[in-house]
Amino acid sequence: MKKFELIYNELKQKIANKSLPAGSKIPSENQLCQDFNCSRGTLRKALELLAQDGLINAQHGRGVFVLDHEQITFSFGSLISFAEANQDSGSTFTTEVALCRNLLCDAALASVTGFAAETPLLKLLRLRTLNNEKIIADLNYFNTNLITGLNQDIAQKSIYHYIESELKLKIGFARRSIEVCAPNDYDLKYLDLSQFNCVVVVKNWVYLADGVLFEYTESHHRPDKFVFTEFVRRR
Amino acid sequence: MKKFELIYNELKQKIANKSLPAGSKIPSENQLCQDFNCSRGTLRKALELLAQDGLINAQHGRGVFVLDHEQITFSFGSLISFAEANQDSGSTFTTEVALCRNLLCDAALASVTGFAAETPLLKLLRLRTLNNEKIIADLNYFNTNLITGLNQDIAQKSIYHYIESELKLKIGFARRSIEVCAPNDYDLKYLDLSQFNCVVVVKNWVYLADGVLFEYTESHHRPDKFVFTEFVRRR
DNA sequence: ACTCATTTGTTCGTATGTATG
DNA sequence: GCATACATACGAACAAATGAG
Repeated sequence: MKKFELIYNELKQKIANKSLPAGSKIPSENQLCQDFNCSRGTLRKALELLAQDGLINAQHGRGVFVLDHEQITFSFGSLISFAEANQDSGSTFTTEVALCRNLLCDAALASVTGFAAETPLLKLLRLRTLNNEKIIADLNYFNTNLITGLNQDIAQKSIYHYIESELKLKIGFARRSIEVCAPNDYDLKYLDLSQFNCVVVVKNWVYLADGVLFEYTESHHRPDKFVFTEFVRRR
Repeated sequence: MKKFELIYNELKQKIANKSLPAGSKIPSENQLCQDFNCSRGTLRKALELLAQDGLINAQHGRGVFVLDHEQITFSFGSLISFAEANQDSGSTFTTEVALCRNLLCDAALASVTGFAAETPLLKLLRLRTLNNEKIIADLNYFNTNLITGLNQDIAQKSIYHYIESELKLKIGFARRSIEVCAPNDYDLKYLDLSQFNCVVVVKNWVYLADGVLFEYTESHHRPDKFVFTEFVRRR
């Protein structure tokens, strides 16, 4: 692991276990440089990451202060998978693969997903259950030229872990949109919508580090179970 | 303006006017350092900002490439005000101030807004109209100990511009949440909801650079007119 | 009002590591 | 193997904001 990542993780943990409590001032940059035996540039890179996470706030001439981060609960603000997002929250989600089949991208699908026509794709429908209610339906399309060897077993667990650890591919970035739509046939068939007549649709276009689109996903959420939170800085 | 900001703005403009077109490789860091007469650290700081914006993607050993950014339309991914967000999009929004009055924060309001009880607040309700339809209701609470001199005239224009340019205060960061709720009394009274029985609620807690909360806002959007888009990087 | 030490912010230069072709 | 290009790390200097004296 890189040095700045080590420092970042160490400070992050100290904030999490409150040995650096919210509201407190952390040691000065020069002090931390000594503690971690690093240059100021390296330390500041770690602090930058913590600031982006909303964990600390630097004040010119005063010092760096720990923010109260308890308020951010289930953050979608970074690019993480469903499995990753839930492994540390105490909630007990389960995943069921309702559909898993190969197909070729046609013109209609191309305009929705952004894949070129004729691209071989794996189509997945996965249902997420919380407290015996199916509240999320994830519809994924993966480019199987890039993501090879995907199967139902992997889909049950974490596809992102498979892509990075098994295939050794680097995930780069994603574009995302959030909107509210009428339920489609899948939603009506599979989700426990009860009285709700709309769903929150989160669309994701995910690219490898070399800029190639490898995944298009639509997550359909029951509106009462959807909260998106994020932290943003003024520039 | 700082040197890295100048470089950032210049490159951003070249991408916007397509003298650096999507898909193209931009000059190497060393070349750009010569062009801008700056160090590599300074140049990389500018490139970092462009990368966060989703405008470029760096590939180790290959170069830096311009991404296709047309796909991000109405981004709320950064911390900007309604007026700022709309000044460059061609749409013709109008703002109407429906309510503007001073009050003291009571216990109930304190738990919602995060302000301490007894804090003097200005409560604002502003309606945003697009094509003769009222589709957004913004309910703001400003701490008037910090944001002094606010009035209906300023609320009609841009409060953020007033805070930064007139009061010379520095806005630091915000926490935000997005969820779907049943319409409240204001929504039913003021918005053109037609057949919709829900609204998208965006809550914002906004802090000055010194970490003090100065604004709590709820934006209520008609669901069919709400799209939130953002760009995220894998870390 | 002024000085001064402290602390963060910006910029430069240099060296080395690592991925690509 | 080699040149190119981005990534990481170190050190140094000065600027700018803050707060204490």
